[in-house]
Amino acid sequence: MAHPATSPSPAAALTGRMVWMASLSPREPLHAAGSVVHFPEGREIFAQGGENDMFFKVVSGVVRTCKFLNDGRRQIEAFYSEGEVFGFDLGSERQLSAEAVSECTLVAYRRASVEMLAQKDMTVGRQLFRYAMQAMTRAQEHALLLGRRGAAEKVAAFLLNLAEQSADHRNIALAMTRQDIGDFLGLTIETVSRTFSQLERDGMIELVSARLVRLRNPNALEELAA
Amino acid sequence: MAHPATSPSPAAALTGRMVWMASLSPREPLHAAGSVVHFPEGREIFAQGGENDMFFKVVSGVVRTCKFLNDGRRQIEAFYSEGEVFGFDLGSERQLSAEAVSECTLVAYRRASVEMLAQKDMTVGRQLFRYAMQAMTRAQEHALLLGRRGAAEKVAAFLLNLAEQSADHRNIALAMTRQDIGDFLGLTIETVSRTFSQLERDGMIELVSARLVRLRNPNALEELAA
DNA sequence: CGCTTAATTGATCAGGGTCAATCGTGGTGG
DNA sequence: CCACCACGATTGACCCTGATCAATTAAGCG
Repeated sequence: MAHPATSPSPAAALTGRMVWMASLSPREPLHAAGSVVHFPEGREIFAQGGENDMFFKVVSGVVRTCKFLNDGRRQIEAFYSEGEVFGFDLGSERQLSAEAVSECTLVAYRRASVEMLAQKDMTVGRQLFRYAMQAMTRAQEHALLLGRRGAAEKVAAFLLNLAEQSADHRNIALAMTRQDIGDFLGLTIETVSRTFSQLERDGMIELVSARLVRLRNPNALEELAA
Repeated sequence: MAHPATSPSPAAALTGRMVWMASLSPREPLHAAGSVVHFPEGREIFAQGGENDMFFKVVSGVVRTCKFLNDGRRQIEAFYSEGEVFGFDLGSERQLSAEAVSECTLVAYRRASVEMLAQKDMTVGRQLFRYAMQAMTRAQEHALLLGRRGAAEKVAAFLLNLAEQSADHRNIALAMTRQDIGDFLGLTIETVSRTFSQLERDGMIELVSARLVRLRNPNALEELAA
């Protein structure tokens, strides 16, 4: 609202193609309430200030959630990849926007439907509680990272986080741009780039390509990230 | 564990005097499960790594939750004052420590008891969920504050936060030291102090005393905090 | 094969950290 | 009651990390 350059389409979210009745994880009690949705790279999934009536689980691809400041600066709150849930928010208005970092497939759950479910099935309510707590823990760790750490420490911690949730714990495919990484870590693209280069010079990582990082010395990275 | 100077007593928490059967807010379904506890200034309420079996509501005084880095640096995650709930954590181990900023009175709830209650009373479960969501939102806003903002913006936002939860929205009594504020905002004591002085020179605030701030121009502060 | 956008690298600058001295205040004991 | 002490807060001088401005290189893509 406040800014022309930011938040592109006020409430024009959920324009992804929907396919009803997900056939994913049939054992999950939530599965009946979800519908599969698909978003192309860069598409907004929901907007800050928009209606808070759904949440999502990532099936494939990567999603970012972020806030925009009135001067155009952007803070990325988190990246979500396969199996993770996002879009929990207190109140009726979205505090964050969500966008597809890469082309991605999600399962969308209607809050109202899920809350109905939770009435009948205790485990659903407990699961929602766990999701909320996970989001809280993640946000707290993010705040810790942003608080009092240098550029190298931030980047090292970021890479290690990606590594541990990656299939191959050594080779990390970065779905996001340097700008995304910067906005997540509170750094500029230049500093992110320079830090990558420095870590490579120090033999800790190898930049196979701009978007593919190989960890050469994870222990040294751990030490850096502290 | 990792650091001698930090985390003073590993698991020596909850040494406050307990008084059973709180007579506070009798309409709250939780009240039966809570006991009143009292902590002197500076006392540890629970420790990072300790057992996660209770949570707390502040009756009076101020509490801080924080993490310690291996090099002794400290990040304060949040301050809690009257009416606020803290000590929610995922898993069986505490991710954070909690300490009394000032002498304070709390109500302590045993997780196990509360979860029993939640089985019988739907509203308890929903209330717990709301607490978790509030903690999440708070952590996200904190991360936003730490991400890409200058010292003046941080301090202004901090003061406005305190103001809106203070009885007198103009005169703010700071329960915490400059060190606490610095560790919360990711700044040094010197920078916090300098920023206060600068804001006073700019006519936005008045430092009645080191621990009592009067807002002279809240609008200008709002603009700064953006 | 250009065109566009992302990424890297360099040079310079400023905000905030660090080190150090001083001030102020509250508490204690003579 | 006042002198002293201890600790928090303030202020100053200087330095360093990361931001900014600018140019170049690399990589997709029509």
